[in-house]
Amino acid sequence: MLTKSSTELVRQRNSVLVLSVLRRHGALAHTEISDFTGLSSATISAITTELEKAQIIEKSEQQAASGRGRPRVLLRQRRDCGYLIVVIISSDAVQYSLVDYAGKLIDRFSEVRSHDPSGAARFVTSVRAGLLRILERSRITQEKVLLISISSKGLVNSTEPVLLWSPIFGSEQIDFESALRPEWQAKVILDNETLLVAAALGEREEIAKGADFRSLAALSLGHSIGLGIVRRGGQTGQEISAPNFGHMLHMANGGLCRCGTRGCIEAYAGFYAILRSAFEVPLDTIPAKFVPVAELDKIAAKARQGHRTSAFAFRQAGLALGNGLSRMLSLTERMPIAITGPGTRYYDLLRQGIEEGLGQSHVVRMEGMPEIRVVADEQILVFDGHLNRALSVIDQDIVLSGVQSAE
Amino acid sequence: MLTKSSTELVRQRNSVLVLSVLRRHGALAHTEISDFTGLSSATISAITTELEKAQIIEKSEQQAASGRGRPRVLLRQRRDCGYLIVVIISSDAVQYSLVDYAGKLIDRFSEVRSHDPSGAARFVTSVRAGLLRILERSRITQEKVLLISISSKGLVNSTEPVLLWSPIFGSEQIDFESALRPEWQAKVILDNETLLVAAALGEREEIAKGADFRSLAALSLGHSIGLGIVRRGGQTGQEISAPNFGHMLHMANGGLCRCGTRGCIEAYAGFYAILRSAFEVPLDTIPAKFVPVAELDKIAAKARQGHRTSAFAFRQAGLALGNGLSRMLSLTERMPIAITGPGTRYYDLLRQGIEEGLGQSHVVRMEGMPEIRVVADEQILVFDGHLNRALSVIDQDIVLSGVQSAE
DNA sequence: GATTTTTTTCTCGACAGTCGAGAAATTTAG
DNA sequence: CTAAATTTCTCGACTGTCGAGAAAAAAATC
Repeated sequence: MLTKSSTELVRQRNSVLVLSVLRRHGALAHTEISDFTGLSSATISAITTELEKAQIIEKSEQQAASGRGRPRVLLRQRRDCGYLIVVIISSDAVQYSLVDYAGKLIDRFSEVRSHDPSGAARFVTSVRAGLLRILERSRITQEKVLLISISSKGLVNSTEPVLLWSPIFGSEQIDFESALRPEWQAKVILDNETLLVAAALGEREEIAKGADFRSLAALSLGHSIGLGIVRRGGQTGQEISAPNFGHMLHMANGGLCRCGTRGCIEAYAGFYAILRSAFEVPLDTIPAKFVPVAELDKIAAKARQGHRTSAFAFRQAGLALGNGLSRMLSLTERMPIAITGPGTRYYDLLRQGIEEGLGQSHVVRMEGMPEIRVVADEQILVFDGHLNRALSVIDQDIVLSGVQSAE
Repeated sequence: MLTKSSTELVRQRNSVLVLSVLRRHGALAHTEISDFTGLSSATISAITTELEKAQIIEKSEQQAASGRGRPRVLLRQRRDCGYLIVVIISSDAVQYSLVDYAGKLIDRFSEVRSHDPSGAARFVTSVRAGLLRILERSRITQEKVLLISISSKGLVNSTEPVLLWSPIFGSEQIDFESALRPEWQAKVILDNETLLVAAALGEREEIAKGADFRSLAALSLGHSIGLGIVRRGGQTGQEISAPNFGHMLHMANGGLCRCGTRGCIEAYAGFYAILRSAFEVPLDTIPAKFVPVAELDKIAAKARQGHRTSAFAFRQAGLALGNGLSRMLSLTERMPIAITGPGTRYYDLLRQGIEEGLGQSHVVRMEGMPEIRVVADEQILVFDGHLNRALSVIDQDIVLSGVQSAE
């Protein structure tokens, strides 16, 4: 359904555009904003004075004039305009980061997650405590926290911050909205971890390639398997999705997965699956909860020395991934694939299987092998993705709510 | 990347909105348009007088006043504002339809496609002849044809009207744009057939459910297997895609498909595949080009009487479809599935396999079985989908180009 | 038959937004 | 000290939407 447009909407969109340009390029002068956005100088004046009145941006003090002519007045976001808390949930720890409106990290700490299966209720209280702790440490009032951005592996509701399924809590759902609502009035968003990796890579790609960028998939290899897809959307920037790739069906009635289903991709390509198949344990045994990476390193070392069953385990994992990726490509379009996560250290062993698995499908035979690249530093990408998404959400919200009310 | 907004853009969008409402509801009065669009009466006046000046809409003659008060002046599209030619390519025929701007069918005929493998070049010339023929029969000048909307089974380039792969011509590509360009200045669009089915069903669904509608998949069963997905998009109405579902990998190193790859879904669920498996022909034999439906009816009859291998063939087909659908659902979101096409007459035989195939995956176990419905009249849906898409493209183009130039 | 009521359409002034041009500000070059 | 260069700011023109009320026209009422 189409919706009506109005002039206020125009102003809103252009205000968001100005903020996003400021975010991407740092402090900018009047004329530079005009160049980047394509808006006229007069419009920039109107928008920036409005944003300045609303205490969202500020003029920086006169800096040493570099060229001749009237010196530039740089505009930048006011750091204290609002704050963001990033919560990254991983299998063994929860990391809390406090970030200001300009995207600068103020404080950060990690809390080791106890491995007892005490379940979701107890986890939620620990998150609430963690949030209060980071707030207290930095003496910021709670109202100044505009957004809490959470990420986890697993399956996430696309509209509400509800964790539907995760490798940690299984199908014990966690609704962060209702868990934090009495205490916090900040908006809460929840994203799949690999989706954020994809978002960060998409951002980098768009900066590098500009309009040539079309789409990209990020594949995260580890204890579990994640996939994120970024596509350049029509008007509203990029479109991101995190399919349930790890638990897509690889082979009917196949190996038993942690999720209880048989034949998931993860049941062949997850760390525990590689371990299981290397030790020739029957595929229907209940998989180990946690696999030390050292254990897998040993198998990899054996595989590299020519040990058959070890090499075979990695090959099987690669095949599952390749088949799965080929299915994903059948349903979307040709796009480059970036592989991240701790599993990239075994890429030499996985590669042949992945390529063979890809090659078994019609799309790949027709369109050729997609570009595959290995990208390290998954942790940094996850954090970048958080900032990316969260700060643009904040920009949007500020313009929608803050500007006219500050009038 | 965000793009700048301007006031003209607002007018354009609202003009398109008015046209789309007129399209959806037929001739409307001033006030009704205002109600449907949410725009004020004054704005409607401005837009409609502009469109009237540009000869896109017209005031209908005074009709018998129904209520009291000043009688309504109905506004409707001018039929002669422009025309649309719909070309539906199926395996045995090509159907040409001439439609006016209001969506009314003016002329239609079919040409039987010769089965000789003379290839794409000859086919293109026959399409050019067909287009000229329908134009001639109805005494419309060529400039008045604003759009040629073509559909075929197979894989289509998403941005240009290029048929990349089709069950008829294989990977012999056909670029309709360049084939028709010297002769026709009309815009040419090409869509996958099942995508249009999905579009038509999505439209119906949106009318029925309104804002509750989220997404829907259409699965077409026949000689080949097609899938179309509709999702409600942010601003610009619906988002439609036609993945290469029929040739998604079902099983590595599986049965040989018409496309030359092994293990495609179609190699298990296409008509020829069902035939092959019912007669216990080895799965690596080159499949028959055309299978008379009567032949399949016979197998179905045997299966319904309890014949084992015949029933098994349908069950295998169902499993392939169910596995494939489960993979699709893993990569998208839970959505209802509408099954169309000639294969629906065997749904009773396919059903169990489809449901079992779906049930083997994590998503379905978690979220439950998706709603599956059988929808007849695929041909009508294809045509409706054509109108749907083509006329909204025309509306867009007219507003973008026609209005200010007619000033 | 004249007047009132009701409904629809049209018009006008107010307001919001963008743009181009040119004025104002301010520094460097000569 | 003056001219050139460069950036910012302001003003008037233009386009767009909206609300209110005038104008139009038929039905209802007296």
